[in-house]
Amino acid sequence: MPFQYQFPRAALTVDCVVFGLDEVDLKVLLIQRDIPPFEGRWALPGGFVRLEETLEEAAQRELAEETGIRDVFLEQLYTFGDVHRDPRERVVTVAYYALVNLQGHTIQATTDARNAAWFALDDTPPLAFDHDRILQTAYERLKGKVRYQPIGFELLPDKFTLRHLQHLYEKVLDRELDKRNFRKKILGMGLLQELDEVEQDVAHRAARLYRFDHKKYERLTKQGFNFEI
Amino acid sequence: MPFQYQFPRAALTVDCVVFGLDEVDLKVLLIQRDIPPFEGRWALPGGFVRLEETLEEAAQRELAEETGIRDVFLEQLYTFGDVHRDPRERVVTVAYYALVNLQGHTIQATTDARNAAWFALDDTPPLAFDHDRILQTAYERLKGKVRYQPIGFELLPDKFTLRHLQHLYEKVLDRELDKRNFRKKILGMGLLQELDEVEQDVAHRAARLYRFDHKKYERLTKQGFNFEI
DNA sequence: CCAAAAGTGTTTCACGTACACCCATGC
DNA sequence: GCATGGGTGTACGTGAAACACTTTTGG
Repeated sequence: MPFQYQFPRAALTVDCVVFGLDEVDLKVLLIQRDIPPFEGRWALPGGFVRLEETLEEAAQRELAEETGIRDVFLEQLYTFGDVHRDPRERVVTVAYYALVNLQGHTIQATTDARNAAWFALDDTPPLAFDHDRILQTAYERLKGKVRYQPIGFELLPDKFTLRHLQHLYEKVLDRELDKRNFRKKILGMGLLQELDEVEQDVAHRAARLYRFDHKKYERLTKQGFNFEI
Repeated sequence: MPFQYQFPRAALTVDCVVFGLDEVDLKVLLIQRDIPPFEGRWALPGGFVRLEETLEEAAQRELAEETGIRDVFLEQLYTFGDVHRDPRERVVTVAYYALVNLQGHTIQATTDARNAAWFALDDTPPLAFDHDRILQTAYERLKGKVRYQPIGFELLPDKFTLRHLQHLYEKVLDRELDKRNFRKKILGMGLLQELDEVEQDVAHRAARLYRFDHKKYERLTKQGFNFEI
């Protein structure tokens, strides 16, 4: 036990709520724990923070180690510090949420995890620790934030159709949107580059592909523009 | 050094950004440090988290110990974990922001603090650690949140005039508001109880006093109502 | 030719915004 | 009676919301 301190210290961890979107649902990435406590239970990917890395670096590292996912949109969510949230000892966890394009990432279970899999948000198993609460908090944050910041694009591939985009907002906000009004509004912002391409391999008329114009968004934001759906 | 662990651990602290409003300005409460590092520098009140208390309890306790302020609106802001934010060793801090009614609280410096004082937001001295950044983050959060949640009332006494309320929003949002439109909007929400009282000791026509109706707000919120200024 | 989804405009209504004057009170 | 702030209504324009049909394409 080589590390000694004058006062007792809580352990510090990070946990990640990774959201992904497919044709059907908004999904969350969970791992099945391979070690106690809660051995065999599903949980959020995460682990201990090292002294030489920032919190965000720890989150990215744990995500890569436990699920194979790297270089994703990641934002701090909230820090959970209830005294008995971990049965072993006092553990404070800084939770992050991530948004990934489900097509673009193949997941693979590795360190400390028996298994890793995507679950529909309304069909998750009971989670270890207070991870159900963290997941709930993350979904509320996503739902609130997606309307005022263009973070939803992180859930889509680089090129997408307006139907995909609308589908995204309908799944995240959990309500249906009017097609014409949606298109009018999103195109009216002028943040989508209309590409000279259409989707492939569909059994009906192919829709045009668009790309989110990050640079234009930066420029407009500096001039006081506010994104809103 | 009685506390030993298998792996090195960061120290964990809480820091509080306490906002208060007077007739002139939006202010923040700072303490002057009495001990190194940054001895003599102004800083946010805060301190180490104990193992038997939650993060919010730690924040309330440190606030009471260092400034005499207790029982205030307190909400978690963000967790700052840069590797070298504290020159001594790795310290991760969970920042909170608090809103208090300036008239209702007399401050008093105590433990670890040479002095405690209110500073206008645009006239703060250079702060210790990364506290300037924390303060900046807190102000941005307040500015964003005050429009969508009725947290501004925490900055006012229980009974207030519409002028006070408008003044609050003008200071927090840092822009002038139209008197008639403001009154129309805020009264239109039906969340203010009109009292049979007027302000006292003013050298002109006394304004009517109002009180925020928390219960009605709870009820309306459950029915999907969204506060917005 | 049939199925499936793409793409497209107009009307209505609510709300945000701009704007100026009289009134009550204390000194 | 004068200074100070309290209190009030309207007109205009923008933007949200509701709503249905034609076109394109693949099978």
